[in-house]
Amino acid sequence: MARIRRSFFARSVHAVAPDLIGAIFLCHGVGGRIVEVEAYHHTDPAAHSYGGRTERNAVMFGPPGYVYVYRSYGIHWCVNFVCEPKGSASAVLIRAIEPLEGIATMRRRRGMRDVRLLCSGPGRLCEALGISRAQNGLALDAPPFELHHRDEEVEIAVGPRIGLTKAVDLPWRYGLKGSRFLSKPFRTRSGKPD
DNA sequence: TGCCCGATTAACT
DNA sequence: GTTAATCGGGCAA
Repeated sequence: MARIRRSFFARSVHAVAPDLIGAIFLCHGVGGRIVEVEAYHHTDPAAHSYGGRTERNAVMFGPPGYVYVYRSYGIHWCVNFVCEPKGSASAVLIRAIEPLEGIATMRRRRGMRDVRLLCSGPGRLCEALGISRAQNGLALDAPPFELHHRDEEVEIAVGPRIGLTKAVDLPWRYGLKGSRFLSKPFRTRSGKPD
């Protein structure tokens, strides 16, 4: 399986986000298949970079191919991949992973056995993969990370992002259609779970 | 300095 | 469906 290089991220965040669905993401050999992401463009009121550069979001203003980790609700960590040319301050939030490698480690860190709940949410997957502020600003193409292109075609579901209070209707959430490891199901036009 | 609130989660009823 | 947990960023004063 081909390793994803930094140049992969030097594109529109809306091109990178769906291309990450199905990719393999590991931290210290623990992780699996990315099944859900959200795009955050710097012109988007919901993006952390929208109001300009601060100490917290500084990594978003740096070059693409690095991780931006932030604390959510004072409790959880969430991980983003920085995209677009340096300074455009856009990133993709990794929201859910299908666990494949290091499942015993994930279970220990998460304190639960159900594989379906190990990485199905941005805070959950960071706990399972051991990602925290210590990884903020690290490059994706070097240890402790491993990132590989998907090895087969996938069907991608699209919908509005989750948990926002701004720009709630923009359809910038992408997922692996039919995956059992999504943080929430996508809805089809008929209203059936996707 | 003080105050409000969030790209969440799990444990409730 | 509802809510507590928990804390740093951002802004008003």
